[in-house]
Amino acid sequence: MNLKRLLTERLEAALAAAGAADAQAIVGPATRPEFGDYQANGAMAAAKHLQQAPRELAGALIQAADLDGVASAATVTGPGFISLTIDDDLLARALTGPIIERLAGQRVVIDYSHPNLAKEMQVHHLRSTIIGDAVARVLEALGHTVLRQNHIGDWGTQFGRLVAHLDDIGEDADRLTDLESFYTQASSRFDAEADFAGRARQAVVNLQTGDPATLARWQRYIDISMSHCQAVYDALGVSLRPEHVRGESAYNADLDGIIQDLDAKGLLTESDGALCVFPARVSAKYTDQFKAKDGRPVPVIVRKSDGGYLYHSTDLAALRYRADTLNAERVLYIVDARQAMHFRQLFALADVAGYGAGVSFEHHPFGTMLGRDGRPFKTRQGGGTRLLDLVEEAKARARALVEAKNPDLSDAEMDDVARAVGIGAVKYADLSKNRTSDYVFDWDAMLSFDGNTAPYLQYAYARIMSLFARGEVDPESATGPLAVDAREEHVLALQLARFQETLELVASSVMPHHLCTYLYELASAFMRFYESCPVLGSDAEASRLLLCARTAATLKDGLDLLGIETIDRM
RNA sequence: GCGCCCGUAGCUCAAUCGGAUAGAGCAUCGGCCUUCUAAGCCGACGGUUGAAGGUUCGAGUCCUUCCGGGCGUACCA
Repeated sequence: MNLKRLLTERLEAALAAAGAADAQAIVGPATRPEFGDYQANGAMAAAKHLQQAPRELAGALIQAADLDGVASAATVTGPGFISLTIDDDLLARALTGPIIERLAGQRVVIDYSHPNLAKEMQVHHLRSTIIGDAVARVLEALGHTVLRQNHIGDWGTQFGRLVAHLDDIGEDADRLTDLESFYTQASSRFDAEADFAGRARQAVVNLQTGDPATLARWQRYIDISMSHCQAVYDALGVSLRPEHVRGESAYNADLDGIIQDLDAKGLLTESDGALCVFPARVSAKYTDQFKAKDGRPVPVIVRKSDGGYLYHSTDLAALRYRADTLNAERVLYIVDARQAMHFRQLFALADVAGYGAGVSFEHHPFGTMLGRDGRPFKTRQGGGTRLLDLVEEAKARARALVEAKNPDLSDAEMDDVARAVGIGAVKYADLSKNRTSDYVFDWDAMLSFDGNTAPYLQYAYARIMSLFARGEVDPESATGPLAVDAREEHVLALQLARFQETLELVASSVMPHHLCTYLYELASAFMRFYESCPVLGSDAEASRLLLCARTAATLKDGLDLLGIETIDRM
């Protein structure tokens, strides 16, 4: 049940009846406890349009709105706020209905992770992978059809030297267990050996022209590199599977056709031998955009002077595929903020070419990773920033903590807890921040288990499961009825009822940190309730067991949507 | 040069379409385990939201200028 939407609908109906049909109710959680559960701020703006006194309009709206069974109290406060208290009967219904309500879904493509297969996955691949995966899960839970697209970097000049190197040392897969050093070797040979460099360049040509032997070797390399990625996904609990892979190479065959189509539409300009599109020249919409220093329009190069293609061409082909073949209504690109310009150009290109009309293409950026010195993060020679290393260190640190906190657990249980807590902490550290600006990569901060972290949420869950175990009660059987008495019970019940609106906010904003904040506040509300309200054996046991069961289920569902495990004991 | 993003407590971060007295965690200090997990709870301390103007009933949020930082800026992705 979406309480915010319910209140919005009721109040906006009243606004329309009052003559402000377009006015918004602007409903949100109350900023202070004395202002009730929700507040509506829309009366003040509407009053200005209607030339009425804000407080009088707010009062009239309360009278006119159908709030029976929804709000048990509605009052005008301050300059014209409407303070609303949710009816306990409605709360009771919200807490016994489905935890997540499925909506009429859209077809949504999510482009995330997109590792470069020339190397192993590094920590800077974490954000796209983790954020994209959480968004995909939330959208799916809300009833959308989610089409994951892992646009891997499996094509380009660097693969010439990798194939040539693989050619020289043989196809023994063992030599590829350390992709980092393999790539380093291939690169240094390219710089040092003229003969090798020549064969690497020839390999690129062979790849582009479809030479079977070269393609087979390339495929061999891609398969091994991709299996490394899959191992990281599996270790991290990321839902990406091989069937979601559709990399740059998949669009190779479309590129000539794209160029012909752009040419047929009269969009191409040749400049210094390269084929370009100038959005500013072909559409008045873009005249003020894409300007260089002297006011000249900046081109989007779709084919290099040597006939080769660039990521604009490949991404354009991918965009068209997603719109036309996958029938996407919405395409989300979870990509580093440094590519903001690229996406503005790409979307402009698609617009003037007439690709994906009516489809919502959205670039959702995140910040660049910095080192602890605040300087842009650079990959150190010899690794140390591999994602797999991060996962292992996270589990080791969590394991040490578990052994100290709860030595009674079995060895297998400790492993489970270490995995859930360690990986959960790493993912939560990334998901809980909404930084479009840069962020600092810090092992200690990322692996901290104190405060607003995944272990806090997991601990709240484990405490509830422990309660049910101790009371020998099946959480499924805890169906109430809800009887709200203590302040802590009301706060907890209200927070539980806000899960749906939070998920919808994440889906529309593509910002999973809202879900993190929600779950932290939920766990926090539960901890306070749990400290002050005895459950087992109390007069209010049935109601409190319902609150506990519902909290556990919501925490579990919410963490699951973030890709974080729960454990019954920790 | 131009463009985009950012600047909030000592540190890391919140603040939904512009709403009421800007909130958390960490750190520091002080309390709470003979009853449901102390990985917890309660309290204290901590702010001229980079600066100055402007718009508004109301600005961390919008506009202008400046300061500081990051990134991008035609054949890498």
